[in-house]
Amino acid sequence: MDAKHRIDIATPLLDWYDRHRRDLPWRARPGEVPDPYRVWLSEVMLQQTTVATVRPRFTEWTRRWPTFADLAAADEAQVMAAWAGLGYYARARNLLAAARVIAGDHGGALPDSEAALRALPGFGDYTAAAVAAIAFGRRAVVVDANVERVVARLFAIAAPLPGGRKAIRAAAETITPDERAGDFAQAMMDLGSAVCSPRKPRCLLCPLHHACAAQATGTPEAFPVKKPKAVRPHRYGTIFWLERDGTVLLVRRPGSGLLGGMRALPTGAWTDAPPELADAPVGADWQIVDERVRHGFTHFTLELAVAIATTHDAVNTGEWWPIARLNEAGLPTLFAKAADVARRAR
DNA sequence: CAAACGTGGCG
DNA sequence: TCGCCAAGTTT
Repeated sequence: MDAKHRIDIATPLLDWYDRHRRDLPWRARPGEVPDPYRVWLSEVMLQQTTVATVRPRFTEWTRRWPTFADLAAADEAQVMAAWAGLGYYARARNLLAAARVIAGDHGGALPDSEAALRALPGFGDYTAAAVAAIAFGRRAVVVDANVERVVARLFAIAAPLPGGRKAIRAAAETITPDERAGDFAQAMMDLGSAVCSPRKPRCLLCPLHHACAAQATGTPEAFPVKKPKAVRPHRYGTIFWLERDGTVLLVRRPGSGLLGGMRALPTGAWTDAPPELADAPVGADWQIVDERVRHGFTHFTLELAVAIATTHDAVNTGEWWPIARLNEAGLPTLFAKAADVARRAR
């Protein structure tokens, strides 16, 4: 696209942003200097996660670890436990790893270029661009799901995602301004959230209404076009609740993979058929309770039986955790649900 | 490039 | 009830 024929999207969008911007805990108010630590943390927490979920978790996290140095010095088990319930736990591992690189190799401050940021753990194309723009005012083409939707509609880009991302990025490049790059990125996200929403876009409220090719077609909600998703398989498993003197046996899951690095209740393999008591951590008088635990992951659904037993023996794998303080263990939601079922059934 | 990787809310 | 969707990254 010839630069002389580019439509000025930034001016009406930034005007709209100045009137309608959301006040968020990680966002610098007009005239304030952004805190790169808070910008970075919010960007990571917000990956595939809603603002409503992140808001209280961000506040708790920054009260506990207010700076890069605080986080870099944190205990890994406590960091993982603090992330419990947020999902995509590789984010927490990468967050801590990046904090330690920043503290060790970057003098305790984030690098301010997109390329240097991109090299840090957990920084992909989106996060590197977003932090460069929002925290450091660098011009960067920031493309998240909101920007994809807004741009796909503005230009009526019909190529289905994910293949269509190339065309969307090229179009986003043409509308990204040199000044106020961070505000522009956040304005696109606020617009995508409040106005250019996935199901029912509020085109009558949109500051870009007259420039929007999708709106002109009469069915703006048809953009972006997406490739159909594969069906999710259904799997079965058993969770083991082993009790001893007011404590329950917890284990630490392997450092990578599903729920990697998190505390958990012992569980066997998750398979196409109910495994019953296979893979029990110890021999015991196991009783399977009636209620099942159902849980949906991104790529499969899971149905768990809960087996309960009491022991007085020593067990050398895992840690005995006080049942009265189980809410402090940092269990992922799946295991918290299973623990509720087990406690009700005792 | 496709698949793995969590969870909660909404229509 | 259920599929879609959310400020993506890694392998």
